[in-house]
Amino acid sequence: MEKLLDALKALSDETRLRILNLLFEKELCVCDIMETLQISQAKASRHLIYLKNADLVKDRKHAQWVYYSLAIDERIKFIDSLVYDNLRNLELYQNDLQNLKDWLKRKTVNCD
Amino acid sequence: MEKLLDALKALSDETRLRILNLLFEKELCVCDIMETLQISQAKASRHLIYLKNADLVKDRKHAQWVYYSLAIDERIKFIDSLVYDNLRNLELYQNDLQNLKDWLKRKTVNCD
DNA sequence: ATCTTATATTCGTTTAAGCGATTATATGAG
DNA sequence: CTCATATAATCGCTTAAACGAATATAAGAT
Repeated sequence: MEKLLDALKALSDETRLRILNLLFEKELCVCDIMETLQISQAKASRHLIYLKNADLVKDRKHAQWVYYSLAIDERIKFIDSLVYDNLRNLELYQNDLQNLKDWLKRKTVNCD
Repeated sequence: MEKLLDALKALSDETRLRILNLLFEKELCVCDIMETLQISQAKASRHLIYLKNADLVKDRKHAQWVYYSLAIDERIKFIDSLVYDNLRNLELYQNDLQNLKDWLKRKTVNCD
């Protein structure tokens, strides 16, 4: 499975780790990710597509939105450990989760 | 810990994965690795230094040889899982382990 | 049809990193 | 000291990939 190396390459960038960390919480659309991480739309989109090409996430289109969610199969074990045992000990990724919560709350108030 | 990202970058190259796989067996010198993986001396050395800078391996000098061994601390959980649950299911890495065995046998006969 | 919003793509630039080939350094042997 | 061996470092080249900025596409809304 050549895909293992692709997965590892996808994991070797901080922005993509931050995105994965968020997607371990729930399915999100591109704009949730740009808002939460405070990155440009192009950057969010590009990294999501990179993760998709590595088979780590899948997408689902609904109206004008594209929702991304995890698509981790037998590689789940080590990536799970990476996320829960390593990433989530780090302040950056903890803050990102808090920012996600805040954003989703604001978003609901504003839009629904 | 910024080192987590360095570790992940170190894991995103096939040659370095093959080297790590070998080092999970035992401490090895540079020439063991070049012989086992059939790669150039410069290539083996460069990648070992990359792994060392990422704190995944440590070295120990003895006479004209440099021995490399694992130096994986709290990151061990996910890297362990990566190696044992993923890498070692792949033919390439299984073959490398067999080649290591064969090389170490030949080496003993020739040199000691 | 027009306008807005969400997402993807392209362009041009910059940087990291891989490679083979070669050279430098250091240790030990004779 | 000289030579051989083990390892590291350097050079020049090539490729992957990250970035911001700008543009394209596609779906709704009016």
